[in-house]
Amino acid sequence: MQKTSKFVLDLYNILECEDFTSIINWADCCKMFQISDSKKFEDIVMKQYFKTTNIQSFYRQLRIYGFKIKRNSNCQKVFHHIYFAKGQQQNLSKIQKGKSLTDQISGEMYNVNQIMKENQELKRQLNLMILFQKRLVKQFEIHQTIQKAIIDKMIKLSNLLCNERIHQTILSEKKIENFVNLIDGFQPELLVRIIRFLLKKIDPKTPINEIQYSPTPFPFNAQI
Amino acid sequence: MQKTSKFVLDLYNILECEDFTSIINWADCCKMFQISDSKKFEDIVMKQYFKTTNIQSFYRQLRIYGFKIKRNSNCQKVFHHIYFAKGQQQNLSKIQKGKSLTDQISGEMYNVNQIMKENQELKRQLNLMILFQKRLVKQFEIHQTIQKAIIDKMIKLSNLLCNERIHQTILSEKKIENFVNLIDGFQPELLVRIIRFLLKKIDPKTPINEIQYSPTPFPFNAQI
DNA sequence: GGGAATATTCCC
DNA sequence: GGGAATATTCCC
Repeated sequence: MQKTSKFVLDLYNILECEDFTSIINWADCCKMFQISDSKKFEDIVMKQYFKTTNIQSFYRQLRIYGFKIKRNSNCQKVFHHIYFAKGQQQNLSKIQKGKSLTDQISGEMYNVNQIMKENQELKRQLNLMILFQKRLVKQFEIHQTIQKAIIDKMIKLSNLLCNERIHQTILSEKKIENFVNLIDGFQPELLVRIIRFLLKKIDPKTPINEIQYSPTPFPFNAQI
Repeated sequence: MQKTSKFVLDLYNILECEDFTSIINWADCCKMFQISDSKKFEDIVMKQYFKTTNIQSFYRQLRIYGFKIKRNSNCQKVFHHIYFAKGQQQNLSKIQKGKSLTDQISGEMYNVNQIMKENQELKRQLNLMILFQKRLVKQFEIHQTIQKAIIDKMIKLSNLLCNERIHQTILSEKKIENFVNLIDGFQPELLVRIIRFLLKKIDPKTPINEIQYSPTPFPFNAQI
């Protein structure tokens, strides 16, 4: 809890001591006050309580402490502050300078040193983040390289696969062609040898071994 | 050129008017001044010129304006400032507040608003960077997942390819086996149809078309 | 009405 | 001796 400032306390005492009720007094259910004689206020009250007898300076102080100027039914100035009322002495310490200013420049936030320290810390954090970000970017480049390498491999693999199929197809056709050539009768001896070879390669456990060979000659037909 | 401040001008006038020579007077060839009667200085001089009659406040002002306190041969206080000397009125405006303060906290560097603005800007930048960094990390995780998926696919593909080759070899052997079964004479009609189909499929431009079919019967040998 | 300069006080 | 809070003045 901040202590009540001298200006506010003086003002409260001026009103409470009741020595100057003809010059300055409570108004509107003692929630406000008014100065009924400005000249006397300057010459008597201010002369006694303040270092100046200029009522404008007194008004300036009121504004600094957040008092608002209103007008009563007679259009006279009446001063008001939510924490300034007769008998509400416990609230006086809540009346602080510059509370009507925007909050960001009041209180401890206004401590230059603190802000400058904070700035230093922020700069440090920022630099750390920039460093980390650079590392991330580097890591990204590595990933990009790896990804590119993977894609290249896949393309090669894909091409290889494609070529192999084509090759296999060609090879397959070639085999058939060769086989046809053989059974066309131009190389009957070779065909016999191949069939023998193939039969040997067949798994003995397959039913092929139980098959009885037919004596029927191959029903070749030249008119195909 | 800044204008001479009220305090300095008042002080100069106090010395020059010569109304108070018994209280305050020039010293040391008029380059300094001294106060010979502090009490009278407060009650008479300060009462007339300042808002306070506390000589300590006067000293505070002197310090603020950069005056230095020295001691004369009688160990009395003597006040000095390079720009404050009798007849050197043109130099008075060079006497400015706070010139004895360290440079780094004087002038525009001491502009709180500027520092606070910088503070705000730094915080904004930092938040932006934190946000961006989070996004980068997220993106990394996505890339890692994708990369892992690609590698998995490649492994599967690679395995598939390997299996396919094995299968193809088996299949190829099976085909030959089936063919051998056919030419074993159990289904000669089917074989003829297959050969016809195969011959049709052969490119007409290949030499096969020019081949003359042999009338020789298939030299089947049951003793294989 | 309030920003900013200047003055005064308080306090380490 | 000087930092910082408060008061006063000046000026837009």
